Amino acid sequence: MFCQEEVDEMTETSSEGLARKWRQPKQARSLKRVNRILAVAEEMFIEKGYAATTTKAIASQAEVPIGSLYQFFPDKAAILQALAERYTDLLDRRLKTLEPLEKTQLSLADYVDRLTDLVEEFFDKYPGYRAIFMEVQGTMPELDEAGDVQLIQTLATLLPQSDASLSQDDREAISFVLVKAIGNLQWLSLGQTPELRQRLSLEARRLALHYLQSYLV
Amino acid sequence: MFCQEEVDEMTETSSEGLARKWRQPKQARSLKRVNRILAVAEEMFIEKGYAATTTKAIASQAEVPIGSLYQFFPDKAAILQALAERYTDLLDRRLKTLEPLEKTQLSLADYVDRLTDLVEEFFDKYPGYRAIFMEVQGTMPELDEAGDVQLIQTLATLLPQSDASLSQDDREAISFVLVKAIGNLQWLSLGQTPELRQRLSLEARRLALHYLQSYLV
DNA sequence: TTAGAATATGAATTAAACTCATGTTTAAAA
DNA sequence: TTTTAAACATGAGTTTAATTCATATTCTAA
Repeated sequence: MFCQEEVDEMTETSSEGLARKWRQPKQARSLKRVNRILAVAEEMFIEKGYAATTTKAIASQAEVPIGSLYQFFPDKAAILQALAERYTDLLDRRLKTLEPLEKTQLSLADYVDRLTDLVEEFFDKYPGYRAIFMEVQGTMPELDEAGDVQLIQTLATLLPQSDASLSQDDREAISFVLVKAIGNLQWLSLGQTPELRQRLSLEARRLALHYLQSYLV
Repeated sequence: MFCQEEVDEMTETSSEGLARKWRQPKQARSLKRVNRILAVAEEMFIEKGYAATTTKAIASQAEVPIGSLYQFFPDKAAILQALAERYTDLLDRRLKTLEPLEKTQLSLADYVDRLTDLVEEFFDKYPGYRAIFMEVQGTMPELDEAGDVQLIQTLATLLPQSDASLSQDDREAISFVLVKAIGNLQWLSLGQTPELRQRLSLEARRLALHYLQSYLV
């Protein structure tokens, strides 16, 4: 279910809609295989890293011949992309469950806490996120970009819309900063010792809060 | 001159000091070759990216047989590392030319401007920085880490030392945030349109300023 | 029923990093 | 000046992993 759309999108952007070699699974059997490939790949990426994981190894672990793997994924990177998009969609969906700042009675500090809590919980819940996005950043900045754009847009909708003190440009710039700078900080804290992680979590909140305060008076 | 130390350091950490296959250039001729390899590699990394650049292509462009290239670099990544360390050292040296905040009469806002100006000038002056570090992040987080640690240490020395309101831990945490979050933001602005770049530059300053203000009263 | 699309399969191809056996040059000790 | 060990040179050959492709089988809609 995830893969179809992903592979689809990638096709759209990279070729002009010609018939592709790598299909989107239509039949139940192949769909199952695709899901097994993704599950196995994620496990192995977390375990040994992207570069050290062989497509052949993924295939054999998933009990799928290598040729079939390439039936559904144009290349190794596409497997990573599929996983990455899955995570981004998941996080985006969570963000969308938050009430906009405007409609809430919370103080800015409390709202920032909610936001950062949500992201931290997400990171905790999906340890694969880190292993996968670490690779995405360096190897495929385009995808990283695409994913973040989605999150930035969503975040912008949570900021005050009617407030005359914030233009649309402002909202987008703020969201960009929040996702890229503060999000990155939270992300980095994942690899640290528990104490440092705790500290960085606090710093991320402080950073976000004082930055937002500078805009929201 | 750069390479010797770099290759050296890498050896220290990865093996127990055994004789290495890949030497540090001792003779004038080989040193020249190493420098030519680095120059050519940088050019090609910027041009086509790290992954798309072949060691064979680097070698032939530098008019050095492939075997000689591997005489001085244990692997392809080491070439990237050498370049990355060169840049990090360069930026670190610039940072060290700044007066500590304490010893200056500048307002915090002005000091933040100086700091961010310095970094932006550096980015402008060395366009290769971006192309190279983009790869380093994903492919070799260790090195990225090592480089940032150096910058973080240096930055920590610029923060008020005698001020009782800042502990050593605080200084390190603040520097970490400054380098990772704000530095990252500046870094990201490089790939944007001039207008957006301008805007992000402002946001980076705002972010840094208000964050620092929260600590320095 | 049946043609055409979708899927299956794994040996073979390709390509790039890296090795290594062998020969030459350098520098400094004897 | 000779000797010698370390440093350097060289490029064909090895390895390893991604990706292809010819061929065979299974669906599915008309």
